[in-house]
Order: sequence, then structure tokens, then C-alpha cells
Amino acid sequence: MSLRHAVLGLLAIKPSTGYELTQRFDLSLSHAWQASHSQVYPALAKLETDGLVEVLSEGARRSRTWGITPAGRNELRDWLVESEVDRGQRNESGVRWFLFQLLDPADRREVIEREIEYTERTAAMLGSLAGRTDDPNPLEPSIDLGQRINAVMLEWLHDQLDGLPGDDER
Amino acid sequence: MSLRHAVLGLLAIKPSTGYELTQRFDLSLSHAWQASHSQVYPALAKLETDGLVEVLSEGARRSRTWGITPAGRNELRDWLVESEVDRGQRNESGVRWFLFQLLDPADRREVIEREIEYTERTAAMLGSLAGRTDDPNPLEPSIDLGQRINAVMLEWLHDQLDGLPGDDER
DNA sequence: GCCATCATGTAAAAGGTTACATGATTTT
DNA sequence: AAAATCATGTAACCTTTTACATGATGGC
Repeated sequence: MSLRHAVLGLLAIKPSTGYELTQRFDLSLSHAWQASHSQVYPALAKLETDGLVEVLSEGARRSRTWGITPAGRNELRDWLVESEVDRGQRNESGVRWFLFQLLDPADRREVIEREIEYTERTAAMLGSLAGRTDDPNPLEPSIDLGQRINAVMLEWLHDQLDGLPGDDER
Repeated sequence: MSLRHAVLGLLAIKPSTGYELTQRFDLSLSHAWQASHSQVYPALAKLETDGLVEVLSEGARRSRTWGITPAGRNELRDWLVESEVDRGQRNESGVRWFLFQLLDPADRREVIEREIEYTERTAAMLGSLAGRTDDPNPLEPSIDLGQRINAVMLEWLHDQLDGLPGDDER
């Protein structure tokens, strides 16, 4: 279970209310982890009983701002450094590309073109994230990685398109 | 739910018993999808009532070999071509790299080195898969993609290592 | 005063993992 | 004959998603 670690991590970056955490899962972690508020609130309650997070302040509308405790930082650090990475992560795109070969050329073309569009949109999004020279962005490394992977993905997709039986033949 | 589609896909490649399917999930799809036998058997039963798979033959030890029906092929094709890709795939490594910045340089070095080892092992494994020139491998494209992504990953990891505060300073 | 949004929670249903259970065949 | 492996299934538990439910505040 790494929902708790994702929550700890987000709180280590910045204290937040449960509501804000839900938004941050959507904005900055949606490509890697999702959690809706119905998971976040119980998770915070559990982390509190474990002494890993604490309420820093209470605000309007019954809101509570949570922060990570020193014990929470230890737990997070141990997870990141000492624990085994779970490599058996489910990946729907992986399944799709694995089964891709079963499609006839016309369908393959359609799938590839759809994916090229998506990849180009992602590239643009990553580009705008990286382009902010004003602040020294601590996320720069993972954005950079995303851009590099996106680039090879695009290349590969075009190679796959080129490899299709040409529609100029008769 | 794409467990059903993964099962349909594997059966579209080759008819199998439930037991063999479990093994094939482990061998060829473990990087993208896992399913244990306790998931596979009920899934086959469900797919049968839906008319998407059928028993082709019964063998020793009460074993039954399943195949995909024409309706099953339609369902699989529709999923691959017509349905939206679920992009919100959970990715523990993604979370880890996102939170990576929170670690101090010594810990970062440890994590990167561990990851370089893993990536090199993966590269070797992919290389041996791709090196089989004897059969025209229909999985070649996804192996190729895996190799390319692995290569940028390795580059990025070395760049991250180089970017760490040097331990030659005093 | 009404609506949108902020804010927090619980409950039901679906999906997935681990453990339990059993029997048949092959290998040693 | 015992052990390993093939082969299938169910049950309990945990996690995740979707739906239900409610109240507070700020802007119009």
C-alpha cells in the first residue's frame, strides 16, 4: 500500500487540507497515482493515529490543515530508500501494445494515430511545465524524464506507422 | 476492468488452460498486468457465460483448454480500437521519482544506483528476448519500445548521478 | 436568498490479493 | 510410496471506485 506514502510525500512537500490533497493528487500525481477524497480522509485519520501526520491549524468551513510529523518523515524516507520497489505495476497501455499485433493494419493505424495525438499533447503540456525559468523547479528532473520518454514514444509510434503495409499500394 | 480483455487477448494469441493462462500472465505480461489463478478461473467462467470464450477440449487432470469465440474477438477488437485508454494508471515508480527530490544527496545516490542496476538487468533481459533471430517475433515492436524506454531511463539515471553534489569535495 | 464551491465524511459495490482446500498425474 | 507439479476452485480480507450525504462560506 503506498497511498499512505503518497499522502506523506505530498504533505512533506507542503501542508494541506484533505480537500487540497485530493486536488494535488489530481494535478501533480494523476499520471502516477490517483486518490479521491473518499480515500484521502480515512487515510489521514489512520496516519494520525499512527502519529505520522498532525493537524497544524483549523480554518474556515471546518477545514483542517495537515502536516507531516518527524516520525512521518522517517517513515517516508524509509519507504523511498529502504523498501523494495513494486515492479508488478498494472499498466493498461502495456497490455494494449502487447496485443496490438492482433489487429489488422487499418485498426493499427487508427490506434497509432490516436496515440500520436495524445503523445503530442503530453509533450506540449510537459514543455509548458518545464519552460518556467522563473522558479528553480524541484520537479525538473521528473519532468525531464517524462519529456525524454515521451520523445522516444513518439519516435517509436512513427516507426510503427512507417512499418504498416502502405495504403498507396494496390 | 481489463482483466477480461487481457484474458481474451492471451486466448486470441493461443488457446490455453486456466493454469497455462496464469503462467502466461506471469511470463509475458507480468510487466503490464498480473492475474493469479484465483482471478483467472472466475474470469473464464464469466467470459463463458458471456459467450466470449469456449472450451475447446478437455485433457488430463480435469484440465480444460479454452479458446476465444468470434464474439470474443469482436469484444477484444472493440476494446483495443474503440475504447478510451485508461491513462490514470497507477505507477509506484512514478510516485517515487516525484518524491525523490525530498531525499538528501546520499539517499538519492543510493536510490539511483539501485535503479541503474535494475535497469541494466532489464536491458539484458530485453536484449536476449530481441536477439532471437530464428523466429519472426510478433512481439518485436513492444520489445523494441521497451528497449528504447530502458535506454533513456539509463541515460537519465546517469545524468541524475552526475548532478549530485560530488563526494570528492571537502 | 440562491448558487457555486469548499470541505468532510460514510456506505455500497467492485476489483484484487492471500490463504485455504482438494484432487490428479508424473517423477523420483 | 512419497514428493513435486499440474490443475481447479472458494473464502476472507484488503483496496479502490462510485454513490450517497451533509454542512459552511462567499459571491451574485
